[in-house]
Amino acid sequence: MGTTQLETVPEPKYWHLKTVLSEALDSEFAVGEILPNERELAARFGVARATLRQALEQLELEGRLQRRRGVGTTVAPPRVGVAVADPGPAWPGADGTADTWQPVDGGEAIPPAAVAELLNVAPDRPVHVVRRTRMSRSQPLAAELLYVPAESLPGLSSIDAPTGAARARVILRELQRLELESRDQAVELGSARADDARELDRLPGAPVLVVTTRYRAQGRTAAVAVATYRADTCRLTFGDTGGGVRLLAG
Amino acid sequence: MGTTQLETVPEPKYWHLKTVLSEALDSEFAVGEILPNERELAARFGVARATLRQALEQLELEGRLQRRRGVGTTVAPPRVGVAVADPGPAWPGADGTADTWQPVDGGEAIPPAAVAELLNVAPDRPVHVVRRTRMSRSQPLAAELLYVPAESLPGLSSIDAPTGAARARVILRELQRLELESRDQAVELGSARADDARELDRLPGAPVLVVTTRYRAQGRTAAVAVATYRADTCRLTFGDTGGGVRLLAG
DNA sequence: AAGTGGTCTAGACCACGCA
DNA sequence: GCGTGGTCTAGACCACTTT
Repeated sequence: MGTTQLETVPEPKYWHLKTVLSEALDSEFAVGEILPNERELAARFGVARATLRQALEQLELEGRLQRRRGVGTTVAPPRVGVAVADPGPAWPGADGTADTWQPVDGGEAIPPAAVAELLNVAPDRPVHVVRRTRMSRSQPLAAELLYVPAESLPGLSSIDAPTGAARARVILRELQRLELESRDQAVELGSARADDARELDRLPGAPVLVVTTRYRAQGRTAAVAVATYRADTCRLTFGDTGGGVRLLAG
Repeated sequence: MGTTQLETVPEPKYWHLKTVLSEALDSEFAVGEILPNERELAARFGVARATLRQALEQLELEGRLQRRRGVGTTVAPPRVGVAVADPGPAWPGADGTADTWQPVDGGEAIPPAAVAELLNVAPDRPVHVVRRTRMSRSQPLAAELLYVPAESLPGLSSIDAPTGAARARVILRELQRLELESRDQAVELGSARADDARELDRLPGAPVLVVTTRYRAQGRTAAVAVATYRADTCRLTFGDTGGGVRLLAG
């Protein structure tokens, strides 16, 4: 990585810097390798540290870099493809063997206004909540909150309900007794809340992809899941819509 | 639920600022209203302009604000839901009446390496390319590049092919003569390239949701589309997987 | 204790939209 | 021409991890 001089170009310095760095990453660095620290990089390119940081920020947003306070900046591996809607509609926790979700906690809480509206319950009514984490290669990919109104789980008595992760499993088990009719999802960009950030090993405000899933059963919305995926490391895949839907179309 | 341990958490100024502003947006501002300018806001909150900007940046990322150079900062309307996989697999341009995509340009070009690999063609082979824009309420939502290898369009002679948008329409029409077998998609975070940024009425580097769609026909990948959606204004929806897939599952 | 990235400041100038 | 947001600087200190 040489000291490529920055010419006076119409494009912003940080943009040009990002291009130069990006090419250097392709040709001169291996995945996992540690870059020189920010102060040295800034000096080497003859820019202020803030400007250098603006370039690094973009590269991190694109999943090319990974920065960790107290450690350094490393070259990130390619994003992992994460199946979000494959292979068919299923209740959370129903995948059996290959389930990568781990229930963390369970309880009751008042859902966010947006979720209450989707569930069609009063905005101040507490509902069952399950917290889960999705791992891959012992690295956290996503943190999820699943909201289930009491009406959806008639078999769940509040007497025999344990607490913590055990309770989460009970709620998930009860859910699977319902016949799932359909499921729809939405993806949008967000920034990690403090609790999600801790779970995802990121700083608060880190960019995340928020996947909202609506589960429908018995003619109404039976549950809503809000999953936040690390935007830097994840590529969300929406599985092959072949076979099944072709029956519909044909 | 939850262990609300109150650690010694020195919350960054910009984070607190973001919370305060967010609440103010909810209670004191209407959609479309113009906020005071950055210098005044910074003075009002007693912080440097850079710090204030860090808070505004996050709020813009979350779709709460819209900032435009030379104009000002306005309160953004709620994100629009954009159907990306609904209702079933179809070639681009096949929606008939309600098609919101507008072909912009057509021609030939060498695809990016990642696309060439998906298409299973040599990385230096030019392919047909269609540029389209997706509009909603006369505002651009997405810019797309559709890559189609010549082998996928045996009926397209290079003699009678026009140029520009007309050519784009010819390519799309030819595509629809193939029987589409399946389609899969992936969503990831990216930053707008200069050309996409211009099309989307944003600055280069603006956060976008990149949707990569792989169209399969005749047992192979017949086309690949890379669509970049404005992350600030779009919520991507993946339609109801009910009916059709239930046939598979049941 | 040393070194890293994260936050913050107080300025300056530039690019753009609009009257 | 004026006011807006966008870029850039040269510092300082803080939070965190590792040694």
